[in-house]
Amino acid sequence: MTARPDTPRSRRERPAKPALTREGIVAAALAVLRAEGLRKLTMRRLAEELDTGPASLYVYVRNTAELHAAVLDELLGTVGTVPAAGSWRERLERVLTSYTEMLFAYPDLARSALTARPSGPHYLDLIETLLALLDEGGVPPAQAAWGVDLLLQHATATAAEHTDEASQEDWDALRHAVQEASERTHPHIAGLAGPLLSGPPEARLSWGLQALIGGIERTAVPE
Amino acid sequence: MTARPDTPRSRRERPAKPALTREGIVAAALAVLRAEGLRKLTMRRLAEELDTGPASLYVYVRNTAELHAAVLDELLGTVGTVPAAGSWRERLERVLTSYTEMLFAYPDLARSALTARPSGPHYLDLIETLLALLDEGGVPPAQAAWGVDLLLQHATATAAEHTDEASQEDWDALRHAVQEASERTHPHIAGLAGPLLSGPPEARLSWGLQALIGGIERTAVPE
DNA sequence: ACCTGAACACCGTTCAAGT
DNA sequence: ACCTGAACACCGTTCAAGT
Repeated sequence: MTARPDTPRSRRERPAKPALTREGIVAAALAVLRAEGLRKLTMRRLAEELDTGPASLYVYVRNTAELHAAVLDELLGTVGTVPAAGSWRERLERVLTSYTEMLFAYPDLARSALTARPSGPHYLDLIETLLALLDEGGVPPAQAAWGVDLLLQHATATAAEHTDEASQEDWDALRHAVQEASERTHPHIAGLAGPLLSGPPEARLSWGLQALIGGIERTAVPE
Repeated sequence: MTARPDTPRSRRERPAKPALTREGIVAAALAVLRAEGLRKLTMRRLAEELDTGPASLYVYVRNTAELHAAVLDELLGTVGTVPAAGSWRERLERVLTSYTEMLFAYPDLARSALTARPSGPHYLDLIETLLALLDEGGVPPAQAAWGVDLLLQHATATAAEHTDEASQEDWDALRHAVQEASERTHPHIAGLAGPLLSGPPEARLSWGLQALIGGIERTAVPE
């Protein structure tokens, strides 16, 4: 019962080094993501968190992209269920808004989802939910199938644009360019500077989803 | 007239070291992009190309993101003009297709455009063109203003998904997941596996643009 | 003002060697 | 089979010092 100063548990200051498993790695990755953002979620940083070297992670994760995909699917578990009240349109918009809001917190993750197509179980659940709602609304199956892509792409891209910090400057630059647009060379921009730049992100997202849904309903797939 | 072995021009093997200007830097960046892709278009690689150290570039370019934006705007100069034949819808679709096709060659650049909003002169020209076409089609100005964003976002995101190499695997994984989807837990996915995965990118882009245009025409902006 | 060498503080990934 | 130290081959950006 005597506490020895050199017992293995206290050799390092870390509380309890968890066994290295894929689950444990993803859980640690989620923690790093929440605490420090995707930028810091590197193989090296994660290895440090798990008290090991970066090479050890490659037993469980193919590469950084796969790590990010796994984390995204984990987060996707949050947005699965949505209240069943309202019309199919309202519920459809609500699911997609909830998905986008989740990504708003991690714009860099949204960005990576735009390139590295997710294919995890929670992502499949989301697709299933969207297809069911479009089916309920009587949207022809072929249009629904292609439409789901369009809806998810819009939601993801909207979140990706929601860059936390630096590229506030980009937006300022665009705003400035639009406001300075010459009446002579860019008459339409000059005339629409207000609407072009106005509207809170939520209103734009909502309008975009409505336009998208309307278009998907009405546009036949070729052949 | 005697050729000296140590004349300044031949001290290094490079042909003619161009003066360091923003124009020259962007031109060299374009060359590196075309030859080696955006991945290799780093400050260090570019400095090497210009026969100097990376620190020198920071006099003309704020950071890597700004460099990429400048290169994109340069490429955008290519897609400006489009034949005036056909209906406004056809011309609108053609301009956006031409924009997307240009980005297809540089998916990583498309990806960066999704985050770091471009605001260069050629980008403004493109917006002006799109607004003019929507105006010609009688689309209410407020809808046109927000719609342009939607159209460019779709075109850019479609190009961004067109990842050259690695994430072919992601797509295979998604295809596999969709085909394995259980009839019991994911009936809609199982029933629509064909349409979900079918269609060449061009057909999907074209259908997406048509759905978008239809939706933009018909969906009123709030308030 | 413009340019630069050198440094700081990082990366992803591989591989031979260990257990 | 799993794990790892060490290395390879890179990054962006800053800064003091030079011209």
